[in-house]
Amino acid sequence: MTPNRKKPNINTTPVELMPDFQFAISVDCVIFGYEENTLKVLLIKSDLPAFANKWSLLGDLLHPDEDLDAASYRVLRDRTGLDNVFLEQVHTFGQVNRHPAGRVVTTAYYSLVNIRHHQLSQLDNELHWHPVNDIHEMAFDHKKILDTCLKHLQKKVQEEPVIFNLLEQKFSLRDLQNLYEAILDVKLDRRNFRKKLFTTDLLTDIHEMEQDVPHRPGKLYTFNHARYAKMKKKTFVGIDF
Amino acid sequence: MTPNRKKPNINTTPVELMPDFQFAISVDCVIFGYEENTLKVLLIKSDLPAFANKWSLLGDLLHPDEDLDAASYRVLRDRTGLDNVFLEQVHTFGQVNRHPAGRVVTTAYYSLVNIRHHQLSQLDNELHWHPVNDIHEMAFDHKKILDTCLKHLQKKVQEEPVIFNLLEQKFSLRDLQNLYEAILDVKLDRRNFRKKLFTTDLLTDIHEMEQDVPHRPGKLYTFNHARYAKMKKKTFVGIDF
DNA sequence: GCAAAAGTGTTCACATTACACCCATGG
DNA sequence: CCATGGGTGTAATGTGAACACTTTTGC
Repeated sequence: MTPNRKKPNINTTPVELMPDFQFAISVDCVIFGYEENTLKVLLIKSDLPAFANKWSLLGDLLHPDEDLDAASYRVLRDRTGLDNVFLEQVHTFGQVNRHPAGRVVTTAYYSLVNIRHHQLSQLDNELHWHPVNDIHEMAFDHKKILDTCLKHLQKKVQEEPVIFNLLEQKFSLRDLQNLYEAILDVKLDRRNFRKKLFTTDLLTDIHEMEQDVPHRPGKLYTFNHARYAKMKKKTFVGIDF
Repeated sequence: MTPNRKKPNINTTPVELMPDFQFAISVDCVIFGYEENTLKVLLIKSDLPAFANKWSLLGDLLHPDEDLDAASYRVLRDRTGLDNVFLEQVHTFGQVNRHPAGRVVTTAYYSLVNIRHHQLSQLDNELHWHPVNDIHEMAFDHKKILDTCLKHLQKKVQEEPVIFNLLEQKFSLRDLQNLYEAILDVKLDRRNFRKKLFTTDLLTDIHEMEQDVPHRPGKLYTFNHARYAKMKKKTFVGIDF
């Protein structure tokens, strides 16, 4: 293979070399939620003939005058009515034949939402929350996208306290531990978990207790955003297991 | 904001809704090399009028029948003559006005190569290896892309032994430590560094010594690919500092 | 009073850090 | 013989993992 500086280069060639082929760019959102001690993902039934009855992620084509990140926020907002939620880009999937409608390169994002905060579930029969562990087959390459985003989430929750986006504002330590266990698919020691979480100093004891539980009620906490913002400036905050 | 399931959705709408607007997709490669105790990156002078005399990454438009990953391998191969090198996708940049030629969404990859293994430097005046720390301004949004890839590399070298891609096949522990220090921008204790590297069991003592050094010569090692492959199957291999 | 989960400390093994002296080579 | 970096070990500290009993509530 002979190197050759005359090879085409998007960064050094003039405008007229823009392609004559029709590419499409889309975003797909892996929207995670947490309910009944189970990590779930919001899916829609595909009505493309090639994928009849398969579930797919929520996505849409990028608009001509829209930033890529903005497109993913738009999809999320249009589908869940939620705004100001955690959303992060993960990976771009560009296999030639991944979409039957033509050449569509898609950028995958994942989002962490509180299931109770969106009003959608009853309004839309085509949208469903699926337990992540029950999903084995999906339309397009969406299973691969989901797996990639889940792995990313597992890494992320051990590096930064993004996990609180999935919980109610007030939560018990048991809630929090269950959620870590659901995401990481591990069992954690209760005493060590509590110790570790308290040493991060990210929980505020609001001096309230669980209500209507058939056992000794636990204390409720909130996530201390302000303290986290302060800590983040100085150094990174890891929550490793 | 009212949720609405009739919003356009690339995964559920028929073929005829493909866009009528001309998007372009490109890949940009951040090619890292290591030379003279310095982490470097391979850049080319942009000849777009908007970016006269600014340096840019190596990139090209995605071809219609080409996977996204394949495009980045092609760019790398065409530019350096190198094949079978480490290359990984990092992030996709899709700001509306990031490219003056039109709407170009670009996916950034980074690559780790051995500078001495490519024959290019003398052949092509427009390509240069730049010390990463000396780069303050670049064409397009390439400084941001470079920064993103550098951060990714810093994380990656502490999680997996990819760093050996930057070194000669035979190297001294000092070489290896210098490289970690250059990438992470830290100073490491020599004794602790050696201990840690030996406990990973990834170095093979080839019973050779440095030549022509003006001090006591150090032992040379190679990276034990076979052992790493075996370890990787069982568990992840971290090299944290 | 029984079931179910909350709350709480200590010990041990291991990993990380800090730190100083002699050795081999080239000039 | 001098300058330069190679090579080596130990003690202190911090971190992660394992582990059991008492308390509070609803029923």
